[in-house]
Amino acid sequence: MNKAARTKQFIVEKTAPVFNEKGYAGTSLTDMTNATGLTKGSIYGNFANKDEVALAAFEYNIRQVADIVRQEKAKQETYRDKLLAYVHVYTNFLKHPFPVGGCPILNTATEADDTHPALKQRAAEAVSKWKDSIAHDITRGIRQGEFSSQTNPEQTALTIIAMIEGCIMITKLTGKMHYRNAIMQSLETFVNQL
Amino acid sequence: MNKAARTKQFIVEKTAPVFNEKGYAGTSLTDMTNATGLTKGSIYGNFANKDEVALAAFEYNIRQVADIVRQEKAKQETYRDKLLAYVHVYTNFLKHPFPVGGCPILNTATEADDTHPALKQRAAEAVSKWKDSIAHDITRGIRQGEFSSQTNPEQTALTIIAMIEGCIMITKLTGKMHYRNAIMQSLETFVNQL
DNA sequence: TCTAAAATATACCGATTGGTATAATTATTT
DNA sequence: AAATAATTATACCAATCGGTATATTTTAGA
Repeated sequence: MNKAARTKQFIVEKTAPVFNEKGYAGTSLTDMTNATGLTKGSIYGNFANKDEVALAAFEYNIRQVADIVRQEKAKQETYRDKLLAYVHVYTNFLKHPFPVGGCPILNTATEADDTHPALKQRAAEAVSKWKDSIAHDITRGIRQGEFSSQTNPEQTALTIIAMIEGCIMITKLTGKMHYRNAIMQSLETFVNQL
Repeated sequence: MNKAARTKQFIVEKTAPVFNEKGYAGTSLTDMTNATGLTKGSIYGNFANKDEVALAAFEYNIRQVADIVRQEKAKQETYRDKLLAYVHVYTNFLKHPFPVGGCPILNTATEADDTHPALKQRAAEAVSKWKDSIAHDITRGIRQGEFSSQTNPEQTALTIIAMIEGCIMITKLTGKMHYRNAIMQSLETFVNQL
């Protein structure tokens, strides 16, 4: 890993939380120089433009969440427990190295409407992969006899994601932790009903 | 209604969709003059600053959604049907005069983190009122014997909101209407289980 | 209709935006 | 160690940002 690659990584790590908090349009080059301690010249020597940094920062944030979830799911034996891992991760997200500013998908989805189509597409892909991952677990859970054969994997996966994202939005907006607990409890009940 | 009041209303009506689409920080004064056909002088003769316009635009957008929901709920007899009205409104939102750019609460919640605290507070209040409204219906539904007495009104209300907002986010991001249909079907099942 | 007041347009302000050309400084290779 | 390539810093660019002072036009009341 040469100097350039290390600097690139450094820039991404330092700016990722800023992009997630302030959004793509809301993060200025000044924010980026402040976060990194580098100058504009340094940043633009390693990235073509702001878009490239934003995209790399998004990937970094997404990977952070995905790694946490993957680890927690791996700890569980049954597919039901794997689904319930989402509940526990998001209920106790403070215990994990979660990206500052909350869910990067949610943050990106609402901001980058027309302003940054590439970023929007990446967020859409992240949702799609997430859905497929959950649906896959459900399918295998059905095969194992854990879940009812009546369960629709894709529909159920989308519903779980919607509840989680809605929960994050409401909790972040209102600041009320018992709102989060209430919704997560409903999600737990939902998963236990499958 | 004198000229000034009419102009104010005109500015709000014309800029409200822009604010909802581009966000508060993303909407420039130039966007506002383009949307209204007025000049900066005219706008600042009727509003103190951009914040005031953004706030008024948010109220306008919120009211638009609230009016639609209120009308649809009024058509229903039972409390269960009143809850299901949400499903029908959001499933067929194209049939209603919905604000351009989607749910103003969702849009505001994710963008205005620190940039606009007044707007964030208004969005939080909107969620709170929405929650109380649904919880109230559930409470009365329990009294009527429509819903199980085991149902927790606040928890259920929050869950419904989370599912709706998550659904809107996913649908808007991916553009896939059958995702929306799937989640809304889950919401319908959820309401029918109460 | 005349006049006072309100509403709108014009022209401008300093600050900040994303981005770049170039100079200075490091790393890397021979 | 010298030469070369890669990296970083400085200084600057035009464009746009939100906002304002002032001039002009339009509206409303006597």
